[in-house]
Amino acid sequence: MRTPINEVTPDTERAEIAGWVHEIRDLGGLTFFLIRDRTGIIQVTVVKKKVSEAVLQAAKTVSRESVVRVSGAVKPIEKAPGGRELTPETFEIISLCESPLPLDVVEKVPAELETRLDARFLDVRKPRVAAIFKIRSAVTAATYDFFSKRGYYNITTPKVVAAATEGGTELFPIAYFEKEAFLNQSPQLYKQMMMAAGFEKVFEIGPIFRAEEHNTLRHLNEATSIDVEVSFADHKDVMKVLEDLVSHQYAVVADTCSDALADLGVDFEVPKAPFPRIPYADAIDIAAKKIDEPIAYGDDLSTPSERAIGEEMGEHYFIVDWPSSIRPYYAMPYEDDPSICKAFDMMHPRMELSSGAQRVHQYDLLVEQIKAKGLSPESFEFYLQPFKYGMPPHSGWGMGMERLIMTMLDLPNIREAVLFPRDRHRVVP
RNA sequence: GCCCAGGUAGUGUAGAGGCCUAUCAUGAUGCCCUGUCACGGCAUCGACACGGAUUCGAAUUCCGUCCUGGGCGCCA
Repeated sequence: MRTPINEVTPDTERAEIAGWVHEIRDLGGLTFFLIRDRTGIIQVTVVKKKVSEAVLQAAKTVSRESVVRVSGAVKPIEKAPGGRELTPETFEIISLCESPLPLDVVEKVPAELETRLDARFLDVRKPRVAAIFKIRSAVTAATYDFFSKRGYYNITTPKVVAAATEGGTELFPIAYFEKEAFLNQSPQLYKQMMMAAGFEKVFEIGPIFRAEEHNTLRHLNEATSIDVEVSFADHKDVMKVLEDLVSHQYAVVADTCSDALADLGVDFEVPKAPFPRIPYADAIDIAAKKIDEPIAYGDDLSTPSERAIGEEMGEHYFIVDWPSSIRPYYAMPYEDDPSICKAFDMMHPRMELSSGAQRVHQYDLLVEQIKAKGLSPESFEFYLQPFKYGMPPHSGWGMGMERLIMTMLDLPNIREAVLFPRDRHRVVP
């Protein structure tokens, strides 16, 4: 019976382990093997004079990163990793690894991200890299848990769609039988439809696709979005949901992923809700003071200003009360001042993580706002229909999962937070 | 989309017109070594993205192609 490596302790008498050959150190009459599975690493020591011919033969043949199964007595050895080592009675090579390896799993020599992504399955064998995905998995689980405890319905919306959500970003066209279709850039419209459907509180964790030809450390062409929509809630209500969620996600990771955090050398403080709120107008002022380029009210926040404001804030924060002119048509304007709207962005000091708003739920106002943006209501017909048949007031947001992980773990590149990133140049593997 | 930078053994690098049949590390192979933990020692193997131009001479300069990285715009 195979034992996970981290369950083999100095007190264990015998064990059978299986895993990958992490390192081989041949000292002559004595050879040390480090065997790794996803739980940890153990030393297997072969004393050439004392082992069977079969074990000796396997020990001579095996290469690094081969898959092996080894069984034998365990004894406590203070010098060995984990304070114990295994003396093999059987040493079976299950899958012999070819050499040379496309990259060095032990990381004596660094590899560039491109090389790593080309051989991602090998790259992820590094405990430090695997740790990112262990944590990402914990964040996903914590998110489902958070919403299901609060009575949200988990929904799944189509990724193949006929039209754009907001007109802004580029879509990937795909062939759909005799029709033209696109990969969806956001579940936004479908979430809203489910408000008309009376679901009241929904969330979805799913892929979104953006055909932007950007080439940066924080953009992907396929990303994962955590999306939320709530009926009878205003923007302030859903901002609270958002900050509580982020704080919960951090807390769960801190609680349950200490090994993975240690592998990564990451130590963070759990962000405490409520996050500071600053009006857009104040954010612009901060940016204007800190950077040289001219900034005017009504400008979108440039990358340098975003950074300058983040530096000033030093923690997660919201930018609220945006000019209606730079937010999408579906953002609800304030009744007393329609020049600003109930939209918000949730920011990490490094970058934007989430944006959301109270939505316009009144049919006439929505049509008016679509026209005001220079768009034609006719092309939004399928979107507008639910608004005619009883649409409650509602609010929601979408948060980039990869950006959340990237900022949480202080990763330099968003691609580090995805197993198989899709960017401007990469569709393989 | 605009702008900048770059492609040298499996991996990561040195190199700046002749000192380059190309440096170092890691790796692989062989030999020596019984307590390593980035084990050590000796030997061997392995690369200038592609095409053209300049030149007596090009990894190095120029042009083109392909590929890549990054900044910005935009966004999550």
